[in-house]
Amino acid sequence: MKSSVSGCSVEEAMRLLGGRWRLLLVSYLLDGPKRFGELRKDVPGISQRMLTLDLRALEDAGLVRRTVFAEVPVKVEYQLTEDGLRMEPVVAVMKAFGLWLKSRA
Amino acid sequence: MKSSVSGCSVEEAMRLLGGRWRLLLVSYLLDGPKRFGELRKDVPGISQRMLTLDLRALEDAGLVRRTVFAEVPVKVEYQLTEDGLRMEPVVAVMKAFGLWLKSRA
DNA sequence: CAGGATCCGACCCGATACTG
DNA sequence: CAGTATCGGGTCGGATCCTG
Repeated sequence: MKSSVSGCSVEEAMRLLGGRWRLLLVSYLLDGPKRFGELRKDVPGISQRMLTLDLRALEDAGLVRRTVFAEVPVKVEYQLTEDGLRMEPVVAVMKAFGLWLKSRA
Repeated sequence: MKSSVSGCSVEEAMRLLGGRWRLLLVSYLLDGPKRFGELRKDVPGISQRMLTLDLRALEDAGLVRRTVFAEVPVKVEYQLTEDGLRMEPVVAVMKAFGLWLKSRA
């Protein structure tokens, strides 16, 4: 066999990124810092609830940094951390696979 | 901006591979054809129900081929199709990310 | 051996209403 | 603007029992 018990780490990764929106969110954040409302507009179909929850989860995992600007009205920016940038290959490969999926009959 | 509407394909991919077990299953199938019971033993914690459902989903997507041997008792083998092999980079990158996740404090 | 059928709890996710 | 609170439906996923 080539690798047997190796699959466990896949499960760990999917537990964090396996949701419907998280990786998609990350793909947008790769373009640079984004405001909450900006993500809401850009990500088609996401509810404001899920946006909050998923951003929070990524923040708790140390992959996204949340910056609050004490202005009126409030402005909040989300950006990938150094660690968060490590998801770039994941997004790239998933994007490629998704494109291929759609290109099939 | 570098890429704006590109994220849609990520959602497509996650809709297919986003479950808890699917990508993990694929990672085992990359080693070669596996029998049902073999996967059940190898994949720690999966129920026979989810194993069936997820294999069926991958089969319906044309990524896994199911072969029934008319023996007694029955023997069923699952293997990745040509198309299914396209998930190899996805598994690889997700495995790497998962390992890195676990290696952090 | 490889599943199908059924039941049931947990969680994902969306819609809506309200707030600092 | 950027959330929080609450409700409810749908899906995910496990346990158990049954079958070709």
